Amino acid sequence: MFKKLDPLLHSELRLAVMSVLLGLKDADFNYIKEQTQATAGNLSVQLDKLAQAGYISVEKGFEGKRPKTTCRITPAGIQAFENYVESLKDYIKR
Amino acid sequence: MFKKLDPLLHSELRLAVMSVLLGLKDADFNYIKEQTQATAGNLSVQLDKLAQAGYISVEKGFEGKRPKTTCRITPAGIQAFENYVESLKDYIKR
DNA sequence: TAATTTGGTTTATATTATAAACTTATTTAT
DNA sequence: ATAAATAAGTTTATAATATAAACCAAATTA
Repeated sequence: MFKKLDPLLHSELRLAVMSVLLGLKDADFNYIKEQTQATAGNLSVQLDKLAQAGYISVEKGFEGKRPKTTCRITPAGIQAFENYVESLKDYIKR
Repeated sequence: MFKKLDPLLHSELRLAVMSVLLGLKDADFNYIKEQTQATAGNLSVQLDKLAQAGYISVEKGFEGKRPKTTCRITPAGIQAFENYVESLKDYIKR
């Protein structure tokens, strides 16, 4: 009846991050931070979890002399997101 | 951008409970337990939280000599559910 | 009358989310 | 030149949540 919801995506901030990344080729740490209104600490932790799961890739580089972290959703991430949305329908269909 | 998701509803089991109750006039503890595949302990706790929030009403009575707990979604619960679904759209629109 | 089942509740534990504190390097001001 | 402020994160400590295991009381069955 109710499909299990992927616990990695069933989190307000991680879902928002995925939502931001879905629309874009990539996005840097601070852009995601602004869009999601997250604190840096929380965002850092949640990005790690998404990266561990292989749902996003995280590239740490530099822009000029400043560090710059760029994130990108992976094919596995897109698939997981789609599965999550599909599962959610069991719960919210009227 | 991303509306805050009601933390009471952003829970797999509580959302499933609300989903079950939305379709029905009322439902007893064990019916909800079957539908959601929850353990009794977990269900008991989550029903309490939904009742505390005023999203459901819980009536403890008897059927013959056996205790029987009947739950019903309240108007506030219906409204909260609808708001939750509306907020979710920010996150899952493609 | 002893064991089992029903219908739950309470409590303990594991997991998660979050913010606060911290680190390292870079600018800016003095 | 150096002190203060800012940027870009990370680590750690705490609070909140979810969950299952243990428990309880009454009823039923063996």
